[in-house]
Amino acid sequence: MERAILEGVIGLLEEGVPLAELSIERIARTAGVGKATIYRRWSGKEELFVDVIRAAEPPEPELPGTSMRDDLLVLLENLRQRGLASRSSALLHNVHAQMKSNPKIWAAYHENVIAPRRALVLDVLRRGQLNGELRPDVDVELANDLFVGPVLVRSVLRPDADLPAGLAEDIVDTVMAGLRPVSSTVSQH
Amino acid sequence: MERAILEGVIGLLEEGVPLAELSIERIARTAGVGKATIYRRWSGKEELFVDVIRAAEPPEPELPGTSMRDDLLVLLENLRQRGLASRSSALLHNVHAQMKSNPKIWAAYHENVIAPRRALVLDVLRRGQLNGELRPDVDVELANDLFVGPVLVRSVLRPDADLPAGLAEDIVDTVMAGLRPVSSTVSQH
Amino acid sequence: MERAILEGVIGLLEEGVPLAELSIERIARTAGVGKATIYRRWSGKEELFVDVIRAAEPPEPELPGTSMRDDLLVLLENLRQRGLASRSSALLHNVHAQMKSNPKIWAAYHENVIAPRRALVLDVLRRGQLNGELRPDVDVELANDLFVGPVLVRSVLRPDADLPAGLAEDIVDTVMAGLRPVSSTVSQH
Amino acid sequence: MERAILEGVIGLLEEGVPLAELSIERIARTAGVGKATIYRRWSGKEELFVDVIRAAEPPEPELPGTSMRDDLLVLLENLRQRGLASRSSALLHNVHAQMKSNPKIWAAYHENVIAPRRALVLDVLRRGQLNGELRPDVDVELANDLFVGPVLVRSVLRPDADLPAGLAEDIVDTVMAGLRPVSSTVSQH
DNA sequence: CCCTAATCGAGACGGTACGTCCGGTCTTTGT
DNA sequence: ACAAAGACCGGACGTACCGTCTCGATTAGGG
Repeated sequence: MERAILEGVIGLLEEGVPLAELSIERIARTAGVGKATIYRRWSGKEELFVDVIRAAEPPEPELPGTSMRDDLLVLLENLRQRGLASRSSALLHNVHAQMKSNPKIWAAYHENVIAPRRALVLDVLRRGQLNGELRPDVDVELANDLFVGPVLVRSVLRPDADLPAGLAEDIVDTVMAGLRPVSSTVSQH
Repeated sequence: MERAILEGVIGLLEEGVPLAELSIERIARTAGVGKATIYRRWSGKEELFVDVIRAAEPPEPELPGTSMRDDLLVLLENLRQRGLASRSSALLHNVHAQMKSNPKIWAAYHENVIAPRRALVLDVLRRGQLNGELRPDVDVELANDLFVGPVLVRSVLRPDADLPAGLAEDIVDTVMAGLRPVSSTVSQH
Repeated sequence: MERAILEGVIGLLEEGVPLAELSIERIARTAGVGKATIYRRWSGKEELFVDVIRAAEPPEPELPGTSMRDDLLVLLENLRQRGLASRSSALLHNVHAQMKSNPKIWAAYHENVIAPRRALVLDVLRRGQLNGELRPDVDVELANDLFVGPVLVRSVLRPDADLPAGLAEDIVDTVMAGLRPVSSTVSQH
Repeated sequence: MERAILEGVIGLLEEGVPLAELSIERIARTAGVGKATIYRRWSGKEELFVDVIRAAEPPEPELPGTSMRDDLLVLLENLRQRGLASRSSALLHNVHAQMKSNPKIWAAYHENVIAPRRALVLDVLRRGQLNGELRPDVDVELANDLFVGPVLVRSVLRPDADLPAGLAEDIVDTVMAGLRPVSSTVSQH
């Protein structure tokens, strides 16, 4: 049942139906379902969208584990191509935007989708500190932003721009270079 | 007239009225204005919001011009405190999110608000290349993202988080350090 | 506007649509009108029905005025043929029944439709007392019930039964005979 | 089981719950019963109400049998006080009204409740013809209406009015007086 | 200084969607 | 085995807005 509804929504979005025209009534009609069946499971459009995004979210990439740099490259490349940053998921972009209007829903999305992804990066960074690739006095939270921010900023502010192929490598190498010097200005939190 | 309407909207948002409850009807009622008077000036809620944001947008900061680093610090600090990144403008955040649902409006906002700000940063970076603070073979577009991305990513993904005071300085110094080495991996686009 | 809605409802009833299927939504659809336009005028189905009945109500008959007996004959005959008692208005019958479920609406109907009709009969009776056709010590309220009750009881309890042609005359003459004797048992209120 | 459901409904009505709020769902909840259990026994709300009325109907009065007049007085007095005409059964009144919207149900109610009561009156009248209290050429159907109509008309059209104590006696005596004269206008149908 | 024209507020209009409730059917669960 | 519990589809409820529209009333400036 839930499956049918979620896939109905994804289907509509893929057909190019604008997000603004996705009423609960239309979703129910499309899925061949009563409105109550939807309201029984979700409190409204926004909550439903959290699950739609979750259902359409690409799987987390396999990490090579050979080095922090390699792991970061895979993660950022994945983000560039298929994550929030991807042009192919322009639809998810809008759902994403819509959700931000509702703090509660956004919190749920943050907890279920964004936070795990962030935790993954933090793990990679901490492993890098253990094996010497990253100085141990660097604030991993800040480092995370330094790596992820430049990729995301383009997709958020200029969603239709093309993200060049070498972007992830450029970012990783530049930021790692900036974080390596002994005379660093970045101190533990 | 326009003034009264825009200020009515800003007033409502400041009173804590959720963006989702801002109907044209309510806006008209608040401003003591007929609905037609609003539709005569804007084609709908989103177009109106572009002007609301423009009216509430903080002025561009005065640049010291003493060095690229100083200019960047002022710009990022301004972004951290008063721009999109500011918690104080949580309301603008939502308007922002809402607008992204409408590509046409988003484009207008991008052109009128985001692009000028971006151009400012690019100018600063190019001046930095002229006076030797930034290697001339660095892609200024990428550099822009490296500087701005880490500030914005927090405000976009975790709007309620506190942005620490030294953040701008940490970012500027780290990224500049990463971009300075002779053996750079960053090449002109 | 009101006209179109009321006539739409009457049309539907005449087409044989069961009263229970007369939803506000359907009425609006039929009249080519928004639901709000109906709710702007009536608070609900029942209030609307009061006006439907009023619009479909046959006009009050011309009274000959030649005598109380003649007037009563016309009134009762009219009641038998075209009023509540008429088989042809089976539809009104149901609307009538429906209204009784709502005391407020019933009161409105009573005030606007039933009471004037009753007042008419009471007037005729009082004129009869003035010209000697009816003893002046008779309670006109009771007399009214004695004349009207027998006609109505059939239409209320057995709405599909045929009311014989001479019914009104039989009733008027019998009751007048019962009310005339000197040794009457009917005293002023 | 049936007992519990019917008594649940009567209980609700006695608590003053308006008839319009008596949904099958609520009845089931009150009786602690599944909806299916109700639909297994009755085809809908209306059929159920027939049994509710039957269960709440007052017993037929004991007839003295001393004379037609005495019997009629008892019957009409009973009607005035406890039957359809009674204010105390305002609730039944509404159920009654509701049923009229459904011809099938109304027919069932007519057959089970109204017709027997009518037959009783007709019996009394025919016994009166045999013992000389009522002229044998009078149409008993009409006579029935002449006696019963005046009592019912008040309760149907003005359910909140007080029916005065002497009403039954006034009606019986007046109508009997009207029916007695040799020069009667009432002929066998 | 008046008179045409534009503009205003107010709010009715046909619609769409909201979130809730109920009608009847059908399925699951437990006793 | 049967009954309670309740999910299911469908659809009406009454409300809120949408964007269009028609009203008078109020300005405004150009003749």
